[in-house]
Order: sequence, then C-alpha cells, then structure tokens
Amino acid sequence: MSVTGTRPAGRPRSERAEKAIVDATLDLIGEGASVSELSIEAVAARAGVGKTTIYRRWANKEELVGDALATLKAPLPVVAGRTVREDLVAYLDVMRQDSLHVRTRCIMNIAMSDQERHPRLYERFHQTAIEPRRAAMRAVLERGVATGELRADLDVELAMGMLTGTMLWYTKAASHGGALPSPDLASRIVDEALRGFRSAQA
Amino acid sequence: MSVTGTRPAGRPRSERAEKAIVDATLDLIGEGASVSELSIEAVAARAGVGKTTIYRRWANKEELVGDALATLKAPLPVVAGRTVREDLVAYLDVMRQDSLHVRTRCIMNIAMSDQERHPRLYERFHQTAIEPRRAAMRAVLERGVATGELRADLDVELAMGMLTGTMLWYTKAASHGGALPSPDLASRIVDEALRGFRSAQA
DNA sequence: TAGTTTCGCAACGACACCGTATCGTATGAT
DNA sequence: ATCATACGATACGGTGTCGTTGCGAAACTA
Repeated sequence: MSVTGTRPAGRPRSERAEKAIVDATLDLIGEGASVSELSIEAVAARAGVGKTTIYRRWANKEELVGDALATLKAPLPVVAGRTVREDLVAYLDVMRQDSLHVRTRCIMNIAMSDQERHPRLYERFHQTAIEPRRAAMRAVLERGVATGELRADLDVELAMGMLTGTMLWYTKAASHGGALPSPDLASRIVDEALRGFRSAQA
Repeated sequence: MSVTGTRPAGRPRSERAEKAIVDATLDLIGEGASVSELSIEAVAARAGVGKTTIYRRWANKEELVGDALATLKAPLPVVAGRTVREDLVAYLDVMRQDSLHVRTRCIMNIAMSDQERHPRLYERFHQTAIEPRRAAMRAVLERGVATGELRADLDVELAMGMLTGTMLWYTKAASHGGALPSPDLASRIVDEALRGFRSAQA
C-alpha cells in the first residue's frame, strides 16, 4: 500500500472485464431470464471471464444483479415545462424505446417480475429506476391539474397507471409474434387518455 | 381388453393424482415460477405423487403445463347486453379476481412472461385463455360504437389495451408491498377510461 | 385365487450449477 | 530483475434436476 496515493503493486483490476460482466447480466435479464434463473456460469460465459473474476468483486448473484441494475439510471428527457401532452409523450416514449433494446428491457422485465423472492433487490431497483420516472410523470399531471388544463378531480395515480399500464401491455404482453410497438404509440396512448383527463374548459 | 366395454383389468388411473398434479402445476406458476423454472420434481413433491406418475401421463414438462393451462377456461360472466359500462366492469373485474387466487393468477403470469422460449405453449394458452376474453371485450366496445354511445372514431384495440393494461399494472406491477387491488378498481378504471371513449352526444 | 395395471419410493447415470481452490500466465509497481 | 495482484481455465465436492428403471404394495378384473 503506497502512501503517496499511487496505485498498489500488482495487476490492476480490469475495467473491461467488470463492464462485460455487468453487460452480460443485463443482457441475460433483458432476454427474459428471471433473477432466480440467472446463473453465474451463464454470466461468466457470456462475458468471457472466469467465475473467480466475478466472485472477486461480488459475493453472490443478488449483489451482482443489484449493482448491474443500479447502472440503469436511464436519463429522463429534459422537459422543461412544455405542454402536458408533450411531456407525457416524452416520458412514455422512454418506455417504448427501453423495450426495443435488450439491455434496458430489464427495467420492464424486473418491474413485472415476482418481487417476493428478491424483495430487497426489487426495492433498491424500484428506488433507482422506477420511482424517479413516476415522480416526473406525476409532477407533469399535477402541473396540469394546477393550471386547470386537467380536471381538478383527476385521480393522478390512476391516470399514471393508465398511461404506464397501457404502454407495458403493448410492449410486453401484446408483443407476441415479434411485432414492435409503433413509433407513435406513446402519443396515441397519451392522446386517447387526455380525452378523459382534460377539464371541460380545455 | 374386454369387448363388452367394461374397464380393462388392472388398477385404474387415479383421478385424484391427476388433479393434484395439475393443481400443483398451476399453483407453482401462480406463485411466480416461470415455465422454465418449473421442475417436475417440485410438481411431484407439491402434488404428493411420484415422478413416474407424472411421466406416465405426460411426455415432458411442456406437455404438462400445456394441459394444466388448458383447464383455465375461466367462465366469462354472462353479460347479455347490459350497458357498455357494466359489461366492461364485469369483464375487467374477472381479471382483478383472478389476481387474488394463486391458481388463476397463472393467466396473468403467463400472459406477461417471455413467450419466446415456449412459443407453442404460449400460442395454445393465448387461444384458450386470453383471446376469448379479448373477443368478448371487443364485442362490447364495438357495440358501444355501433349504438353511438362511444365515439365513431374510437380505436377499439387501443381502448382494450388501456383497460387491460391498467388492470395488469395494478394487479401485478403495482402490487409490491402486498397491497391488494381494491374491489372497486375495475369500475374506477372503466369510468376514467369512458370519459374519453364516450361520444360528444353521450 | 392369478393376472394385470398403477401407485409411491428409491436409485441411477448424466447434466448443470454453486462456491471454492489451484495454477500458469499476465500486468502492473518498485 | 523481484514482488504482488488479477486474469482465465480447470478441477473439485456438493446440490438439484432430468428421465429412466426396478420394486413391493395397492387396486382392480376375471
């Protein structure tokens, strides 16, 4: 251990290997493997590393998955107070785009998976990857209610559930047969929903 | 083989065992096991039978799961032309109730699972358990459009996605923390959605 | 009764995976 | 150069599961 702040003697940890491990983990989950199903052997093989390399960094699978998922802080689009419609479309379209890429599809797969078997993992994931998105969407809807564009009696939680649930339905349950969600799906959902959300004056 | 139509000599197949096997399969899936994760060993243990008893009836796991899921033809409520709202609430409430029981929760779990690994199984399930429900809901919405209660330009597929997706969101993704969907969830969803679906004359 | 079929249980060889240990080689610092 | 640490590959004992086989007992027919 050097006292001058330089790196200790010995071979340094390979950042390439660490990234490959994290990527392999997310890929396998994005491809459909549940956390229970995911195996360290498969991650190691996919990443092109030895199992010991994984175990030198993470004590167990749950720790690895937790760290891998923590990298998924998908940046929310910057929507500095445009119209409610545009902001909702932007947020909802992030979900659609996530579904198109195997790595970010993890978000959807984990959100819809059984949380009972890995409650701590799920909670951590929920705080980092799901709640920020919901908070942003909620803020937009509440802004719409405050400005009078949306009904004063709008159930904001239900509205969010409708937007999110519909996109999930289309990207996950209704995607059998390999059909991709169309690029205008987010706007179609938002427009349909806003018909009921808007106040009579709008 | 007797020519008089009486049963052949030998111990008869146990219907109790067969039912126990099917029930165990549905229970394990309802509890969160994916088709991939499900093991014959676990089914046998849960059902209190020997593995050979399972293999005497089914060649492999996929065949067993297929037959087990085929028993899930949940009867649709008889809704002989009441109001669109009432009919939609009735159908949507079947989903909510399904989510409360471990055995019928299979429908939701399978519908939201990755279909790529078991395409034939999924397709068979889709035809027997999902499509009849969608057809019934579609008929109600189309009736509403035909009578003028709903907008002539209503996107019926999107409307269905909104109703179904929202209920799924609440019963599956939003159910972390053990919160049960409230008994009035179906009517709240339908009422919120109908605000936008209804035609201006309604 | 004998004969037949099914039952649950146990065992089997094969395979996959876990977490650990070992090893020769690679990659750095000194 | 030596020393230290990390690497991938391999092996290991253990666990779990698969699909199959064998067996004594159970449940039936004739």
